[in-house]
Amino acid sequence: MPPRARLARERARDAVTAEILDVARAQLAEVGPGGLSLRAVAREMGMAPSALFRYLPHKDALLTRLIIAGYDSLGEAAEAAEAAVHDAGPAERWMAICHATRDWALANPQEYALIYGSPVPGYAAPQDTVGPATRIPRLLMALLGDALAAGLPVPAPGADAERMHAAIAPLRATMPPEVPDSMVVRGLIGWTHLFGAVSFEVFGHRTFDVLDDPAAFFDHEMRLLGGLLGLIPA
Amino acid sequence: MPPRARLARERARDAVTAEILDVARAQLAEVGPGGLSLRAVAREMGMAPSALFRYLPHKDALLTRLIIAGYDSLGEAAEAAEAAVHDAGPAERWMAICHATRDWALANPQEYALIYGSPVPGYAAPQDTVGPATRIPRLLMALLGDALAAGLPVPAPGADAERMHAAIAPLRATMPPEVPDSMVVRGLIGWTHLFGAVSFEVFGHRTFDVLDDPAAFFDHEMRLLGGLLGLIPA
DNA sequence: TGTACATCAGTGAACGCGCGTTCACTGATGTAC
DNA sequence: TGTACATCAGTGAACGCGCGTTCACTGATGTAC
Repeated sequence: MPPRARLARERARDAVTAEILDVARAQLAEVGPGGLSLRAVAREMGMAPSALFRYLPHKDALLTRLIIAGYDSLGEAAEAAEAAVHDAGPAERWMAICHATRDWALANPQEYALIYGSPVPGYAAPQDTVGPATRIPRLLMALLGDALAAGLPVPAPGADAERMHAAIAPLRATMPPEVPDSMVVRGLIGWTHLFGAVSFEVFGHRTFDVLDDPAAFFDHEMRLLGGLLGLIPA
Repeated sequence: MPPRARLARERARDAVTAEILDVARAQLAEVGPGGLSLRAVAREMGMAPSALFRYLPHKDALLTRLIIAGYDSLGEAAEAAEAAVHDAGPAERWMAICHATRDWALANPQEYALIYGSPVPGYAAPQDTVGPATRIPRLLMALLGDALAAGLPVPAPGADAERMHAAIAPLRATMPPEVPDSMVVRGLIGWTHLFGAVSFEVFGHRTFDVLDDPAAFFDHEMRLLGGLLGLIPA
């Protein structure tokens, strides 16, 4: 089978597939996850609505692609920001990840809503989305791992140590066993607060009647949390 | 004007109005904010769709009522939980508010999504919603105020004190001037983390592949944050 | 090199659905004399 | 106490819209001999 011409077709197919994703992303930015419509995508591309079904089995597949693209876009932004200050120490790395996340979310609020907002009703995310979804957590865990190796103090286990050990078991299982529980807990807490703060701002709970300078507050807040995690010395 | 009979009509009107809200809440729980439909509400009530327009100017008015009902329902739950341990000290009060919020959100995930999830596109919340929305923040601020009066230590202002003073100005303006900035900041951070953690759990970022015991983790987490806020002694 | 056949991207009409909102109407309930 | 009138809750048909998905089709592009 001479793949010459076949390749041409494949390339054309890939180009259209990519264009569908692009147009859908642009539309997502305008109308949000709930307003996404295959017909509107087809219209924008100048195609018949039915043509899209050559490229997608159903609408949910488009949603899945958008979710993966969103996680990847955010993940890349955070990874790039972290890499740029990688040698400047844990505090700078932590703050770089936080600010990159916030900046990306403010620039792409609907895409952010798709991945960290209310779940789209009736849609169940397939397995393909979990890899991209863990890029930020992995970044945080790597950071905490480095800090640990560099002598970050490990707090003594509290009274609920056993219960917590059991509680975090699934996440533990994805990491080397020498990582202390308290570090996993810290990672989760930092991750939670980061997205809690960003969600509050993106979803309108930090408007002008609460804060005049959300950027300054966010910086202060994440610095304080960096202290709680042990990443920023008091 | 003898208000006898008029009152009867008014009562009937109020009853129907209340029923609309009830049916809408039930439907919200099933299909989520985006799936809400006036026609479905009317169907459920055995009325013609057009009849609803005697009670609502447009669909957004129903959304507004649901949002207010949601904030009030959550606010009442948190207030009741706090009142029940009001004399047991700041740590218990803080944890009571946290657990009440989480419990309510897990029991009413769609209602939670309506008020703390992605904003409904095209809907702008009117002024009526801000009062009910501030019930939890007010509860937290009262708690911090009491703790302050009881001798909660106020940290020395940091290098960014002036910038932060300006950043939180709008929220400051709603509170007595003797409240220190750092307390306002702590209140905001506690509020943020509480809803960040609850949103993560309700929106599916703390599933079985991350945590085996989200309740235990939440308890640990909020206790740790209570420490950061100064509400729980180390 | 030319011809018969296979693949496959894209079309356009159609199906069946649900939505918010309007409008002229009926009929019961309340009001004024 | 009885009668003429006003109010107003609820009806049912209609408007105009957009949606996801199917299906038989056309016509260009690629493949095999």
